[in-house]
Amino acid sequence: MSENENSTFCSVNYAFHCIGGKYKGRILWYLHEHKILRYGELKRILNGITTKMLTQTLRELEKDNLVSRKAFHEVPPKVEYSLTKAGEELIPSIDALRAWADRRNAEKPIDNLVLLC
Amino acid sequence: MSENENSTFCSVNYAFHCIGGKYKGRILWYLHEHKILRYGELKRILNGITTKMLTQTLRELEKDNLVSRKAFHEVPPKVEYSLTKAGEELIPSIDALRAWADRRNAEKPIDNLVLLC
DNA sequence: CGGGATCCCTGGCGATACTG
DNA sequence: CAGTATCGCCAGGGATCCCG
Repeated sequence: MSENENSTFCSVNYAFHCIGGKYKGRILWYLHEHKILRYGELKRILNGITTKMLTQTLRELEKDNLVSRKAFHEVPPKVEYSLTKAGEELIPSIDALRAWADRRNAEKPIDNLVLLC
Repeated sequence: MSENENSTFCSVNYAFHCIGGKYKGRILWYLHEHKILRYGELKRILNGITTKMLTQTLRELEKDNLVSRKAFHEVPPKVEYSLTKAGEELIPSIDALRAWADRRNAEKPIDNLVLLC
């Protein structure tokens, strides 16, 4: 085993810091699918998320430069969210996870209500 | 909520259920790197994890059939952990995340002490 | 419409002690 | 060596109300 183990460990930690949490993965994935989503559209798709969590999560994703926010200063307000380049680069990994989960569920269906959305 | 009728299996949610949490990603990664690790070896590598968390996390990974446990009934006890086939199939995704984080850290070093190990 | 501000509570996680 | 068993914290997340 190479001796850059320590940085390897940190990488895994860092990656999970970026996409961990209850909604980050799905938000990134939906933004990839739809290219652009408004705040309210995200809220509807995430089905049950509170405004506090949605706003807070989006702010974290912005801070990590995975999501960009574009506000239109008009009435009523309009804000569009989309993936940054760095955010897009995460998609293949998330898609691989999604595909893995799909294969698993096809082989042996998973009946965990917590996982529904 | 009665909205559960509209709920569907969410692959992204399921994937994060499997590899989320504070140590799951790293445990899977280390087991991939070392092929086989004893309980104490894992504990040392994870550097700071409590026995409670390690045991609990390993049990969850076992339950999800990502990790297999082989106990040797001898004195002193000896228990070996390794990835199952399903666990190995997760590695490419985790490795992609790890690589993404590495590239990111190379471009713009991340200075978050929480993420170090 | 897109949030902020508050209050509240669960459960994820840590620390410590003990055991076959 | 490889765990169990308790106790307890506190941050992640939920519910509700309010605002420009």
